[in-house]
This record gives sequence, structure tokens and C-alpha cells, in this order.
Amino acid sequence: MAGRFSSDPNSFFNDVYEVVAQIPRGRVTSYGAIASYLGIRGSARMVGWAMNASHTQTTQVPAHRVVNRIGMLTGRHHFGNPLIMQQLLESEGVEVVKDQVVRFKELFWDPSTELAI
DNA sequence: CGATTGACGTACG
DNA sequence: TCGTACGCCAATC
Repeated sequence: MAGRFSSDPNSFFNDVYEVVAQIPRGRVTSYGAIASYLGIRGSARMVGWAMNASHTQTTQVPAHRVVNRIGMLTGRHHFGNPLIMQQLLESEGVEVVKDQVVRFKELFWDPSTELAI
């Protein structure tokens, strides 16, 4: 998307949503990768906070494609039902065993490399 | 208004 | 290699 870095500090959440929305189906990424791409490396928690607020967003954000750096579904409890996140991933062909993405390294989608705007 | 928390990640021993 | 400590910054208590 053009102009991903607006002057408004409030646009940070929007930037996160745009990046997440561009994650290919059946692929996953991490909070830290998004944070690093947005230029706030080390503040991955803000990405997680943005995901928390994404529920209020009218636009659906595929937050289930965002996991932590080791591919664990740490945010599953925020989907209403803890099993929804895993089911969504499996419906896209992503194997999940014990709240962990199988072959995470292969399915990992780095916005800084793949998107690279 | 200070302390605590959290869908994280890196540094260090 | 593994467990613990700390930094990050906004929201909540």
C-alpha cells in the first residue's frame, strides 16, 4: 500500500493491519518481523497490542497468521475460543501441533524480504 | 499520577 | 543449549 508511513502516530495500527493483510494465505510471520519492518525493532509488543485492538476494527485482520518468533500460537486466547486460531491456520493448510506451527521456518513470511517496499 | 501488565524479543550467564 | 533478566511502550489498575 502506498504511504504506509503517515505523519499520524495513530497510523501505526493501520500500518500493522496493512502488513498483516498482505500475508499470503497459508503463510505465517512473527510480531518481531512486522515490528522490524515498520522500523520499531525491539518493540514487538506494540504489534501484539495492535492485534489486540484489531478486534474492534471493521476490516478483518488475519491475525491468526501472526505468531511469535518460534512459531507458537501465543495469541490463541484472544480469538474468543482458544481453538479458533489453530483451526483457521489448518484451514489454510498450515499444520499446527501443540500450539506450534509445523515447518515454521519454511512457512515464515518476512515482510522485509518478501514485501520489501 | 505511579505501578503493573502484556498476542515479544534480545542479551547474558 | 537452556533458563532468567531486562528493554520496549501503550493501556489499564
